[in-house]
Parts: sequence; structure tokens; C-alpha cells
Amino acid sequence: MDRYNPAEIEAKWQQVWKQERTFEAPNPDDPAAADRSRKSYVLEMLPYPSGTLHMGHVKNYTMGDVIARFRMRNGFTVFHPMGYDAFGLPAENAAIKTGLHPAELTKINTGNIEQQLHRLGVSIDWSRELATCDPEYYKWTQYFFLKFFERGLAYRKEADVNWCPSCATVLANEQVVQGACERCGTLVATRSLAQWFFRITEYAEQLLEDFSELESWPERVITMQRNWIGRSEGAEVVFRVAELDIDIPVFTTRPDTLFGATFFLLAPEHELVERLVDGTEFENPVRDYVTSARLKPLVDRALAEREKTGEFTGRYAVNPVNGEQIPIYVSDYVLMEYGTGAIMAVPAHDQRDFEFARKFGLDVRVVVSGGGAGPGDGPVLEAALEEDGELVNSGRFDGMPNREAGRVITEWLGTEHLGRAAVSYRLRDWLVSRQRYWGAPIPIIYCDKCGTVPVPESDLPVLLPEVEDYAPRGQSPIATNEEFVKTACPACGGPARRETDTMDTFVDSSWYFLRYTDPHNGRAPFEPDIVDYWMPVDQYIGGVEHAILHLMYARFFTKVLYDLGLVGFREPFTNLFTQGMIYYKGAKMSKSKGNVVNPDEHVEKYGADTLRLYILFMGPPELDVEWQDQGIEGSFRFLGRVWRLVGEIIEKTKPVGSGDFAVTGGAAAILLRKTHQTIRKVTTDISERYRFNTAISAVMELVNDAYLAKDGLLESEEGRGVLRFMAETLVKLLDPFSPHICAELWEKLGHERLWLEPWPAADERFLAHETYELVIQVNGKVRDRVQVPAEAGRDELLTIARASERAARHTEGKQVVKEIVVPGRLVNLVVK
RNA sequence: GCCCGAGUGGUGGAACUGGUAGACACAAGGGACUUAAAAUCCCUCGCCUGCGGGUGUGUGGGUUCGAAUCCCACCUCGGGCACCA
Repeated sequence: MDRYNPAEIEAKWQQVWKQERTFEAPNPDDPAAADRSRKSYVLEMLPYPSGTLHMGHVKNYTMGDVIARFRMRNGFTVFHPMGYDAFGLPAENAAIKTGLHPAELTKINTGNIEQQLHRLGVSIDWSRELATCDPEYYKWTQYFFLKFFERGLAYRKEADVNWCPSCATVLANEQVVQGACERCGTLVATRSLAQWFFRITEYAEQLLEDFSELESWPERVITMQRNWIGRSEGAEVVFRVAELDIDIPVFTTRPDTLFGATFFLLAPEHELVERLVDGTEFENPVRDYVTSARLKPLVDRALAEREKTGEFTGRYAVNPVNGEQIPIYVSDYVLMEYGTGAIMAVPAHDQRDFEFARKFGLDVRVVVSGGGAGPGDGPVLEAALEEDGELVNSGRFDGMPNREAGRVITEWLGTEHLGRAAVSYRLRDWLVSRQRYWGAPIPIIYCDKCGTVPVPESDLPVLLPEVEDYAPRGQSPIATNEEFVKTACPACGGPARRETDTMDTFVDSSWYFLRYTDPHNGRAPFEPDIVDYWMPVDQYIGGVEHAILHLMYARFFTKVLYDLGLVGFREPFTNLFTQGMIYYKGAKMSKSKGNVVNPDEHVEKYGADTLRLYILFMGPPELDVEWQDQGIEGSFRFLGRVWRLVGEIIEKTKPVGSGDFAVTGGAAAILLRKTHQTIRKVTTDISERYRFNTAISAVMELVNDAYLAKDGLLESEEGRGVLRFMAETLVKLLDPFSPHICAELWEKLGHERLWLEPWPAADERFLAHETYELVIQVNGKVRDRVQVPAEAGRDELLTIARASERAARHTEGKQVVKEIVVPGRLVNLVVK
């Protein structure tokens, strides 16, 4: 047989798959009535076409391909589409640099990526390819914006927002990582701007509840989302400013500590601050404080170590549980965005309040005893007491366990109309407007007479206009295009101006998986019957860096579309797999560090089959792994071994039938058993554990065994039959990982289309062993190993163990006090 | 500080529900083939050793006949959150 030539055979089979449209999965004629039990939607996160694919993508798409091909061979109708997250800053920044239009640049990049995916042999249904920057696509992104707007889920408000000075645009909370821009790492600043938001907070509860609908998501992704949403149960309690007849509600998670509230705090942004101090001697210092607090970047305010600051307002609030008058301060550690923007301060049991009290000389009153501290210890405490205990200094609630007291006090406040049980979330609304060019324009028009008017659906898409200069200047570059901005009000026909901000690209990627199901629909984003047929995604695969951002936004979007009656499911991704990253030379691959390994070079040198195999063989897919330059050689050598082994078997043996043959024993039986063991191992490793590395090593073991047994087996008719069966099985098992070489070998074995073959099944009859190696231990240490009949019983095993000379050396002169027999494994003799 | 995840040979990693630690591969060493090299095929490969054995899965304890695996305490690395009342 010829030498293994990956370039030739890979091109050949890629051509066949393209011509025969092997991986296209057409929509059923009647999707509403079609059987959904055999469909499988396998999806990898769509790439961002900033350049070409890197190794992380290769890993992602190869993993998805293994699952897709495996399910296809197991009788599923596999839905495996691909697209491009094509709007966004990198294309725009590159456009500014090169002068090319972002659309042209994106087209070049998506073309490259498509080529790369073809050359990797990924089983994609190319008839459904899409790009989010295509007007046919973003028309519907805008359509959803209007639907959100109609429902009050998209709104505009003036707020202090995160501003990235480098990207010259605002960012959502989720896009700020440790005070810096998630994309470029620049420290974010604060700006007060009128911006568009999606009311994701309305769905906080559902986002938490519906975790129960997910089948298999990594626990840590769920935990990260749960923490991000940050649900807290507690109470809303009303404090009264008697002099001014104002009620101020606060949120607290510790209603049990109400009797320990010795002062009261307002966020600097709180609207009542002005009313409290207006016309008093406290007016000026408080105003100064508020002004300076608002000038501070949000990042600085978030630093927990910062010393507490504040200003007395001169007013007092009445604690509803005991009628006490407590002083009201303004302090910037109280956040306007959380709870009610006002808190009761309990310094004895909250560290932040404690620090404030010590600095301003305010009372500290213990109301929960415990940890050795009693009712009178307030003045001498060195830190807040946060443990549970019994109530003290709390009137008729004294002596009650504090957790129970919290419930009782909340209930009592309810009957007195002074408060109620309440829930608060850390989650903030999703800021979706961006002051940049390369995104979907927000379909809104401002009219002096009619106000904020949505663009009528029939006028969609609002096309992204041409501009002369994309450079960010703090407002969208589109604003410079007067022709675009000036328009007629859809309501009154009068002169009006268009919104010039574009949408966050995470909006685009929040629904792309739905569009795949019906990508050419011009009348609607998708047909409900069709989307309900294919969705939800059965297996989603991507990087863990999207644990909060994309995955939470997509879940939110799906829930809104469900409420709009557009889809019949509430969760988009039933199963999620998050892959680990690929490191190189001890660091994450990045252009700036110059440690990028280019996949194309390796495809050229070794072929896609080798690269795919190696990238999965490197380690467990969910863990981070380090790229080894020499490692890939091993995978290439292995495929060469497979090629020569199967080649020799083709030359020296004849095709066999079903593999259902009798063997008399010896080497033939052993290899036959190994073949069936390998089927079992590879099948469970792919389908149940997603451990591709161990599946591949099992196939390697089979090849090693076959090499050693080959020459002997070629001597007999029986041996040749087993070898031929082994070769065919080997090719079938390796196919999901390295499909080109397998397709070629399958053809050389005298067959036609490997991907139409059913996945092999392990036959129990051939798995049975006649004997096995029994381990004989003395005091838990291995002293001997002997072959024993598989059916040997406990007594028989004990007799064999006692007869072992090697074991006897360690039992001699000692008393056997216990004998442990584990049939199929070992005997342990315990001596004293 | 709080919440996750991970520590196993020179290297990447394997070990199902507690039962032979180091599968598979890389690197290294040896042999066969070859005029030679490459390629290929075969063998060795945790550490110590007097070849009986001893020791070994981040550290220290514990449970057990038996622990990489379970429990407690600690160390190191990676990730997430961090004034959210």
C-alpha cells in the first residue's frame, strides 16, 4: 500500500463531504409532528472572526465534531451548524488601522475561518451558515429590541455607567472584571450618560429557578451565575424622619439585629439627601461630600479596604422596633443601585458599620450574644460579631435564637405595617448601548413632539450607514452621518433624530442558535414549529470565560422569547461542556506574548487528523493543558502505525462477514476480546464521560496488541478473520477523532461510506475471561500474583492464596488473624 | 477575606462505586534492519537496593484488612466574587 499521505486523502474526503452534502440536516416537512427523540443539536460557541482560528477553537470544534459524528453513527439526526459573531470592536479597530471597511475585513476573516474549518474536516451543515453582521440577521436583532421595548424590557435612563476610555464606549457590569475592561484591560471610569438597558433583573428569580431544568452543566458555571445574580433574603423596614414626615425604607438581611441599629445611612445619590439638609447648617458639608463621592470612579468606591467616610445630615430616623432616634449620615459605602440605597447600620454585627461607628464615635450595641460576648460588650468590641447566638438588648425578643428572631420580627413588622419580607439581588440591568460603529443600530427615533418612538417593524432593518471615520470620540461614529441621523418621526411625520448608539455584540450572540434552525426566513426570525423541533441545544460546548456573560444573556433572551410566545422552551442549552484552555510555554497563548501555536502550520505538516487526535489526546477536555511541540509527533506516528497495520491486513486477509464467528482460543481469542473491550471503552468514554484522551489511548492499546499478535495470527484462517474484524473495528472507533484517514481505510477495506455505518457494539460473549490475575496481599502489600480460573469461588481463592510461596515468606511464624477475599481482584491475608 | 478547581515519574497524563499506583504518549537509553542516516519494528524506563526487599500520589494526622480515592488540619498554584447591607 502507498505511504500515508494526509494532504491527499484529507482533500479527497473533504471534497466528497462537500459534494454529497453529507452533514446537512434539512428541516422536517412537518416539524410540529416530527419525532424529536432522535434529533441531536450539537453546538459549539460561534467564533469571533478577528483573524484566524487558534488552537482553542480547534479544540472546541474538534470536540463538538467528535460528539456530532458519534451521535450520527448512533442513529441520531445531528444538527451541527456554524456561524460568525461578526460585529464587534476588533474588526472596527483593525479597520481604523488599515482603512479597510469593517465589513470587508470581516468578510475576509470569515472566509479564512470557513476554509480552516473545512480543512479540519468538521461535520458542519454549511447550508445554515450565518454572520451576525449581515442585515438579514441583525434585522431580527433589531426586531427583538423592539419586542423588548414594547414589553418595557428595554428602557433608557440616565445613570452612572462604566466607561472604558480606551474602547471609548460604555460597558455592562458583566464586562467589567476587577475594575477593568473585560476586553482591553483598561481601568474603567464612571460617566453619567443616558443609556439603553435590558431589564434582566426582572428575570433574576427565573434565571435561578430554571437551573433545575438543566441536565448537565458544570457546577462551577452554575455557582458563578448564582453568585453573580446574588439573591439575598431579608426584610424591607421603614424608618421615619419624624421632623419632615418622610418614610425611608431600607433593605436588610438581618432583621434580627434591628434593635442594634444605632445610626442610619444614605447613599450619596439618594434623592432624599437634598431634602434632609436643605436650608440647614449641614447643607454645605453634605453637598460637598456628595459631589466628591460622585466624582470618584466606581472602581475606587468598590475597594473594601478603603477607610470609611461620611457626613452627618443633622437629621434623625426613628427605629420602628423601639422608637429610638438614630442619626442619619451620608456615606459612599452605601450603594444606590442595591436595595433601597439606604441602610440601617448595626455596628455590633456588621464589620463595615463597625468601622464607620468607631471612626465617628457612634454607639455599638450588642444584640446577639455569642462567641463569648455579652450584652454590655459593645464599647469594647474589636470587630463586629457575625456569629449566630441569642438575642439580647432586644426587648421582648430577648433569649430567642437570632435566626428564628429574624423571622418573627419580620412577621411582626408586617402586622404593624412597618415592613415586610423582601428579596434583593446583586444583578444589575444589562446595559446594551455602545458608542461604537460596528454593531446593530438601535432602532429608535427621537421626536421633539412624540418623544422616544420605535422604528416600525416594516422599516427594519435600520441599516448601518457609511461613515468617513470610525474613530471613537465618545459618541457613536454614526452620529457624524447627518443623512442617517435626520429622519421623519414615524408617529407624526415631523423632523426627528435617530438613536446613533449600536447594540452590545452580546445581544447578537444571545439568539444565533435559534436563527440556525430557520436561517433563510425573510418573514420572521424563525418559524416557531421549526425552532421548537430542533431546540433546545442538546450539547453546547465552549470556553468557561463565557460562564456569566454570554451564557447568562442567552438564557435571559430565551426566557423573554418564551414569554413573548415565540419559542416553547425556557432554557436554550440543556447540556453544557466547558473546555479548558491551551497553554504554551507556561502562559495563555496570545499574540502579545508571542507564544501562539498556529494550527494551519500543523495541518500542513501532519494533517488535520493528526492535529485533531493530538489536541484531544493531550488531556481531559475540561482541564487546561500545555501544548507540547513534540507531542504531536506521537499522534502522527500513531496514525502512520494504524495506516501500515490496516494496510498489511488488507493485503493479507480477506473480508469477513459480521464478526460473529467462533474462535477456538489462544491469541485469536485474546485479540478478539481486546477488540470488544476497546469498543466498550471508547463508547463509554465518548458518550458518558467525554474523556477523549482515554478513548484514544484505548485505541492505541488495541493497535499495540495487534502489532504484537499480527505475525502469528496471519498464519491461520481463524487468526486472519480476527485481524480483519479488528481492523474494521479499529477504523470505526477512530473515525470520530480522525475521520479522513478512517474514511480512506474503510474504502480500502472494500466498503463505501464509513459515516453511514452504525457504531460498533461490544459483544458480551467475547468479553468474558477464562482466567484472571489474582493479587495476593499480606497486610495490604502485594506479595504475589497468580492466574486463577474466572469462576473460582472464595474458598478456592483462599486455598490458592495460602498455597503461595511468596506470600508464605511473609506469613511464616505469624498468626493469620483475618482473611479478606475480593473475587475478581485479590486476597489479603492479615497477620500479626 | 469568601466560594470553587487542581497538586501523581524528567514531561503530558491514567487509575470505574476505597482493592495490583504510573495505562497511553512524549523525552531518554538499548537492540534489530541499513554501507550509513532517516523511517520502521522490538525491548527497558518512579526512586533506593546488599535483588530478599524498602519506599513512593503537595505536607501532617485519622478512618480502614487495604487510601491517589473517604475525614480533619495545613501548604502551593489557578479561577470566580469582593463595602451587595
